[in-house]
Amino acid sequence: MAEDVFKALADPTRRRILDELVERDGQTLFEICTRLVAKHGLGLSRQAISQHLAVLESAGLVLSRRQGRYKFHDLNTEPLELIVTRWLKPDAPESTP
Amino acid sequence: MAEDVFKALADPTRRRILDELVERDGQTLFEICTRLVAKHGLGLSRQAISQHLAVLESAGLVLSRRQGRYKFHDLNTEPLELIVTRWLKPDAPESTP
DNA sequence: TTGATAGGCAAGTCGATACTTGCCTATGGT
DNA sequence: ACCATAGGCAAGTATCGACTTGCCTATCAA
Repeated sequence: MAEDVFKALADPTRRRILDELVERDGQTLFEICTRLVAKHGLGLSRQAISQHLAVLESAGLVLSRRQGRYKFHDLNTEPLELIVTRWLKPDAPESTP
Repeated sequence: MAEDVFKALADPTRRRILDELVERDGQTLFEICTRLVAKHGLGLSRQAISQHLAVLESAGLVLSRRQGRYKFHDLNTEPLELIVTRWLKPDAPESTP
């Protein structure tokens, strides 16, 4: 579970997808494709993005809801909170009031 | 720079190494090898661990200081702070006092 | 100086994974 | 009914990354 989060974050394209979703939630596959090309000039096939979304989804970082012929993707930052606290000592600077 | 952090965290063995260093800072290569075998039964060669440490070091997650024939490795959690805030919206729950 | 310890360099293997291509299903509009 | 849009499935390629093996350097102790 948490292991998948690290692998999901390892790819730069997947991180870009998360960047897109944090900007505008609930995008479809085609929207994401279009915006990745427009913003970063990423010439990736639709399938490539689809597979990346599947990885992000199985890692719990993206939730999807199907509606008619559209499939909307939402960002879920919950898994992110766990992964860093793993190596932060209890006396971390942010928790010293 | 920050990109390397994600790749460094992608490998389970490297995460184990960080686990070791958060428990006891300033270990040498051989110490880490020994403890990985003892705790997790990881039958990895010394070179494998050495290469992992190089990756962690170039990601800034591990700092090393040479002293005689020993090379001590210290954990540096600073790069970790950046990577999660990247996708946390400004109105995150932890920053709402 | 010899030997043992701690570590580094370089090439090679092998499996994982990112990406493509081609075809198929389903929904919606006209 | 038709066609266009939105997406899925599966196999193939090709690059990247983890790990090994063998040899080499440097520090310390006897």
